[in-house]
Amino acid sequence: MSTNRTRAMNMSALYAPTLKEDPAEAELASHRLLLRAGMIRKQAAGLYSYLPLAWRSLKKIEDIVRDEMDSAGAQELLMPMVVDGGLWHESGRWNAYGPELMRMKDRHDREFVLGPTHEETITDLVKNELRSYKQLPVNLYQIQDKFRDEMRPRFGLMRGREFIMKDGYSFSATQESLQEIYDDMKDAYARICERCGLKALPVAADSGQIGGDTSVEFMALADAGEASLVYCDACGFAADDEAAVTTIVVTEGPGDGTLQKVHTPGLGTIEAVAEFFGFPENGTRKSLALVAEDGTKVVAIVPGDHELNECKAEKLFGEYHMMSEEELKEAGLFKGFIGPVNLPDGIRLVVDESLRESRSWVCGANEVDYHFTGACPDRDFTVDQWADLVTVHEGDACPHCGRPLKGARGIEVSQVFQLGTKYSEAMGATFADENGEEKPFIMGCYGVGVSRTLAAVVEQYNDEHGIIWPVSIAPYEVSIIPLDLKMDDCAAACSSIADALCEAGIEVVIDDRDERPGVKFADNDLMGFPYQVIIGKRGLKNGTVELKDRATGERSDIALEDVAAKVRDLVISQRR
RNA sequence: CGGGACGUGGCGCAGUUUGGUAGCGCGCCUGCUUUGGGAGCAGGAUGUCGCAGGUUCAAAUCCUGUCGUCCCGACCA
Repeated sequence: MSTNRTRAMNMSALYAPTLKEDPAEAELASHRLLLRAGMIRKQAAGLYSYLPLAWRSLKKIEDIVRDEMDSAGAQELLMPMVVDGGLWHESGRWNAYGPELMRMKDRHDREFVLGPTHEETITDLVKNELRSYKQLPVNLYQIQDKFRDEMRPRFGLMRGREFIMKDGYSFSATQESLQEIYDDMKDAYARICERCGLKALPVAADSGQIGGDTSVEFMALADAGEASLVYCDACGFAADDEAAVTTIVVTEGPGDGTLQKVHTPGLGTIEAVAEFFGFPENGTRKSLALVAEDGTKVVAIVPGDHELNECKAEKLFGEYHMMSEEELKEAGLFKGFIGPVNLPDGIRLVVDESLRESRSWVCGANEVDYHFTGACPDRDFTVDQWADLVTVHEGDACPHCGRPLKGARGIEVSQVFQLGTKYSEAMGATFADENGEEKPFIMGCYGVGVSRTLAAVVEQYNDEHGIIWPVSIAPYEVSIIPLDLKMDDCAAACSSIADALCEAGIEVVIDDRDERPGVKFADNDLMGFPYQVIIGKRGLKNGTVELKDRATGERSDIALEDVAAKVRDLVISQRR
């Protein structure tokens, strides 16, 4: 590729309408800058056109993804975006997927969906062709627009209703084979992030019903990210804070270890109680009253400075809800003064694992305006179940090495997932194993948000002037900015540099517009080309041009005859 | 879907409280001057004020409805 001659683009002809002011509709850096740089335009909420510059970058991301997938042994194919509704009925997802699924009917009243993902299609595709274990494993992928009627599309390309995704699916005969492919995919995904320039962390994700270490999300670190996560610098552990399990160091409460009832009038919050006892919130116990899906009344207890994790709670209690005022009254509980001691009959006590060794609790007394200190499990009350209940915080101990975890926000750019036999069983997709027995395929699925990756990169690489593209996915690698094309030597320098770069396979845009220098500088910075070659009479007098590195802002004067080679080397060294 | 805000030339906004000739900046067109960080002067074009009803002598402004957009929450590449 790099030896192929390229053709320079004239900016006067480039369809990239830039905006001087921030559009009112965009808040996030990536959204704002992609609009301002003339890279995207909105058609309707969550539906965007990719203009030429964005499309070039997207194709580069796609090529990186292709390269990594192909190297890992996956094969590209393309399935229809419109999917037979019958397949979705077969898998059970016609009903399970909910209103996010874009549904439609054809003229014969047959049901179709616009594919939000393609497990059904691919399973249907392979089930009649892959008959024997000898044909397995197979790993297939496609890059295509996906459709999800998001409740709330937002942040430009970050969460659209139509977006570009690489979706891959593997079919294995054994769990070992799936694990192998899954690990390869995980490695490939790490390389994809790296080659796109993304600072990303693989984090253990909530893997739903299947459980275990069967799903990893790659999170591009960004304050604007919609997900929060925790990670450990020391040992590399990282997890979605929804899914993370941790060891929380808890403080023992005050007192001499004997159970004592203390009058705490009006102190119905953790904050107030902690202040009253002059103790950190961590030294108190937070008691939450809820009703599980099966109607069981539950009091759940977590360290005072932590929250009940909804995701974990749902796994334990099903579709639970917090008790209303009436339900509390009915259960004999008092908001703000709930605790494990003297719990009314018929209430199940579930306590967070972190409190197992803790011996002296500050907790509600199940009596208005009273708390206990020195409450001790087993001695003063009986715990029905110890369980992992909390949402992990920054500062909690790493489950692997015990050091304090750090918190961050992230954009989920990709995910690998061990599906198991969920779809193959539902859809009767089986193969014959060594003994001639019919077995369902063991599947994995692997997704990359291509358009989201573009947004995530902009989110990580921008400054007050605009976007700063990594060379690997920049729409053009170099822009040449002649300040006065009416001057013969300026025009000549411009075309000789452009020719030399094109000859070397470098992607060049020439700002040939009849604009003042300030306008050109501003637009080129906004569009974020990694290198700018500025040709002005100031330098030409001495036979030099100026080379500007967009990322560092550094400028240097380079001899006219050396600049093409210098830029070529810089660019090629940074292609990934 | 719940909560909040907004909808006025291509873009950003004022005008709405208190109804009375639709305005500003940027951009666009023409000309002259300018030319290393979003130029100056002169002239010019561009609006069914989101849409539909209603009140009124009169509606961008008041009322009702509707559509759209953005932000916060619950879901996800």
